[in-house]
Amino acid sequence: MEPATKQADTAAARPGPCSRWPDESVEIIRDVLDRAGDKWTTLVIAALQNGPLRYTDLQRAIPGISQRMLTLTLRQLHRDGLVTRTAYAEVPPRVEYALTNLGVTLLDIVVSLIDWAGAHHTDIKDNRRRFDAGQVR
Amino acid sequence: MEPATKQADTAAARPGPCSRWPDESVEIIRDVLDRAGDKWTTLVIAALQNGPLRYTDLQRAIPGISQRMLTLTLRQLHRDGLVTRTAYAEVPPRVEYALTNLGVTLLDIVVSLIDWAGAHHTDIKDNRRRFDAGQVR
DNA sequence: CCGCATCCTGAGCGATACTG
DNA sequence: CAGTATCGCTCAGGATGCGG
Repeated sequence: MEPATKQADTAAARPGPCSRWPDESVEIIRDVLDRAGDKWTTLVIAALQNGPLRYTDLQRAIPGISQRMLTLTLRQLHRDGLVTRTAYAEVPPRVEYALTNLGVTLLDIVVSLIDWAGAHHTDIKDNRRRFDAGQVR
Repeated sequence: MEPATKQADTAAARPGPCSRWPDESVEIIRDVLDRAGDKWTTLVIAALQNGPLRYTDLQRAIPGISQRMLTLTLRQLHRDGLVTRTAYAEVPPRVEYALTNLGVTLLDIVVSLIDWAGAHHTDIKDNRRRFDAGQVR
C-alpha cells in the first residue's frame, strides 16, 4: 500500500492512532483508555446499567471480584466522575452507587464490548483451538 | 470439565451483568473481555485500522510499547484470529500484520473507546483534580 | 530486519483480619 | 453494612541478548 520512503521528513508528526490529539493529551488518553478498558471497571459499569446498587449488591453482581478490588474500582470511578457515591446516614448504614451522565456515555461502549465478547467468544475459542493444534498459516 | 450436579455453592446462578449467556460462557466472555480491553490490544487494533503494517511500523505507531509486549500482543491477536500474520520469504524478511474480518468488528468498538477517551479526558482530568482537592460529596 | 527467550523487578491483586 | 489495613505472591512487562 504505502511506500516506506516517507519516513524521512515525518519527525514532527507521529503517524499513530492517537495523532488526532495534541501530544500532551496522549498520555492522559492512554490513562483513560487503560481505566475504561479495565476488567473490573467494565463489569462494574455494566452492573450499574439498570440503576443504583449498594456495595454488597455490586459484590454479588460481580461474582469474581474481591472486596479490595471493588472498593478500589469504585473509588477510581468516583474520582473520575463516572459514578456517584451516596451514603445514607442510617442504621444500618447504606451506600448506593450510580452512574453519572459521563458514566452512561461509557456504558454504551461497555455494553458493545460485552455484546461483542458474547457474540464472538465461540469463534475465538475455535480460532485458539485451531492455532494451538497446528501453527496455522 | 465439571460435574453438572453439584455446583450450587459458589457463583453458579447469580443475576449478574453477564446473565444473558449460559454460565459456561461467562468465563470465556470474561477472558475475551480482558483481552479486548487490554491496553496494548486496543492500541494495536487501532494502529491497524488503515491497513496492514509491518512489525517495526507498528512499533513506531505505538510509542510506548516494548518489543516484548508487541510480540506478545500480536501473537495473542493472531491466535484469537483477530489479525493475520503474513511473512514474506525475502531478503530482508518482511512480515505484515492486518486485521481479519473479526478484527474489524472489534475495531469499531475500539475506535469508539478511543474517541470516548479523547472526548472526555479533559472532563476526567478536571473531575480528578476536584476530587483530590477536597473529598467532594 | 523480524522476532523469540531469558532474567529480574515491582505493581496488582486475592485472602484475611479488623474498625466505624 | 461498608469499608480499611496488612501480608504474600503471582505475573505483567522492561531490558538485554541471540537466532532466522
